[in-house]
Order: sequence, then structure tokens, then C-alpha cells
Amino acid sequence: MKRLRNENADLDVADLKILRLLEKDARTSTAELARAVGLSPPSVAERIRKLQENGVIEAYTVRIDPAALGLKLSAWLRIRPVPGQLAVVAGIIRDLPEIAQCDRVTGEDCFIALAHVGSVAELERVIDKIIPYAMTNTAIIQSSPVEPRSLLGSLRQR
Amino acid sequence: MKRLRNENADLDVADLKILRLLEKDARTSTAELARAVGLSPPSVAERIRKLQENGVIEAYTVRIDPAALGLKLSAWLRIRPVPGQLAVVAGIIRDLPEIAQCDRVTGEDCFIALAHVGSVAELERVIDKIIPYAMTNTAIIQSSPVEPRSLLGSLRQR
DNA sequence: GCTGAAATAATAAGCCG
DNA sequence: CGGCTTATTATTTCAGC
Repeated sequence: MKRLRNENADLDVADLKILRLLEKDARTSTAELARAVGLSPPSVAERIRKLQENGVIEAYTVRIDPAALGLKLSAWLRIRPVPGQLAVVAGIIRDLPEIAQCDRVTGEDCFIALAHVGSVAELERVIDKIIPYAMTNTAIIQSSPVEPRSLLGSLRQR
Repeated sequence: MKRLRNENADLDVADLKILRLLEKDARTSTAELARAVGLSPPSVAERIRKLQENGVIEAYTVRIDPAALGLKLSAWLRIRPVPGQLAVVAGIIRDLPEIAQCDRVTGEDCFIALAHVGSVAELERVIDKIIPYAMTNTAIIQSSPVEPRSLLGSLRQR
């Protein structure tokens, strides 16, 4: 049977189909997944359990429209701490609830962070928390040509 | 009753609690949500239906570890199309399955895109598709000081 | 928003290749 | 080990209030 081989997981076509269906709707019932992949519900439940155990599935989440919560402004912040302040800046970022995610990256900027706020004034308050220890560059999101989409799509014909 | 008021939604504390629980685990059963908020299961089901209908809940998804699929390299691409080629570049980005998401932003860079690939060679192929029409800047993700976290956390004491 | 009944689904146990 | 069936428990859904 065709498999994806790598250090972390050993996924067969049924696993991939389950992941694909859960990506589309994480609330799909085990029973329905079972019908789709042609296995019994307990088998599918067991596969899902293992996918979680092996860290393939990291979390089941819901995507919420920030605007619906009054968070009408979203922005990407590129952050370049002054020498010696990297850990301090990382701590500040973690303590700012407006930061929904943040990656450490290679290159001139050390961090790329996503902020959701209700107004420009709030955005300013977020930036002001960081600016004593880092140079920042703010890019406000205007639209999303590609809404978050399937990771499995990235696999192509490999 | 305390409510969040804005153009898109009118959420009470029960709705917010439901959203918070679903953010933590989108597979939480309606029955369990009902117990947590002190309503009956049909009421909770109806509230969830409306949250979807109103676009507050955009999707239920599963977060998959890219490395588990062999996508060991993730990178943020900043993309600045040459004049007149913005729409062309947007189309190319949409057609690249390695791009998991992409936002149009203000500032020097027009697009910020997230790519998941299996190798540096694949990353090069992605960039080569874009480079005829845009200047690009690539930042490889080293770690994630803030893993994707609750949007509701961004609300603070507003 | 609720209850209560009927239909579905999840789970645990025991068995099979 | 991975999968199946069966029996039990829990959940979802529908109707009526």
C-alpha cells in the first residue's frame, strides 16, 4: 500500500483521506468518516487517536471571523529586536493577547507576528509595547487572496 | 445581558463561551457544550447553526503538523509585483498548492504568503514561478514563539 | 428557550486473520 | 497489530410546547 514515509508518521491512503475530510470539516462524525473511507467506525476512531498521539493532528479548531468580534483591523508585524533583546521581545509578544501567532524567521526580521485589533489606537498600543526593544514594520491586511487552505494540497504529486 | 455589538453579530456570554470551547476543541460535542454553558443541547445546536449562518464561525478545521506530511520547510514570502502584474501574481499564488495562505497588505510588499515545502529545491521551484513578475523576499520559519491561539483572547477588557 | 422520544453515533469488549 | 461485530451508553435531532 502506498505510504508517505518520514521520521514522524507512516500514513496510508485511508489516513490521508481522513485528514482531508477533517481539514474540510473537523466536526465530521467518525461514522461518516468511516463510510467515506470504507472502514468501520471503531477503526477510524483508532486511526484518529493515533494521528493525535503521533502529533500529526495538532489541534481541532474553529476559524472565527475577527470582524465578528469587533476586531476589524488585522496586521502583520515584522519585528527586529535590538541586539541582546530578542528574549525580552519574545516575552512581550507572548504576553500580548492581540498577537494571534508569531514565528521566528531567518533574515533581517527576527519575528513575524499577526495582530488582531479593534482600532488603529489599539494597534498603536500593541506597537508601543514592542518598540522600546525592537524595530518594527507594520503591514495592514486588506484582503486574503488565499484563505487558509489544505496542507494536503501542498503534497502534489510527490 | 452583556453583549458585543457590531455590524455582524450580536453575541452574548453563552455564545462567547461556546466559541471559546470550540476554539480549544472543535470536536467538543453539543451535549458537552450545553452542560458547560447551562443550556439544553438543542439550544446550543441552534446557536452554533446561527453562528455559522452569520459568518462568525467560518470553518471547523484540524491543525496538521506539516513535518508529519514531509513538509519540513515552511517560509513566509513577501511579494512585490512589478507594476501592472499584481493580478497575474495573485493568480499564480492561488495556483501554487504549496501556498497555504496569502494576504494582501499595505506597504512596500503587496502580498505576504505562507509556503510549506519538502525541501529547499521545492522552495526554489515555488519562488521561480513568482519571480518573473515580482520581487520576493523569503524568510524561513525556525520556530513559533506563539502557536496559533485564541482570537477571543484578543478581546481583552474592551 | 424547553422537554421527551426516536434515530444516530461513540465507545468498550471480545474475536479474527 | 489492525480491523470487525456486537452490545451498551451517549448524543443528535425532531416534534410539540
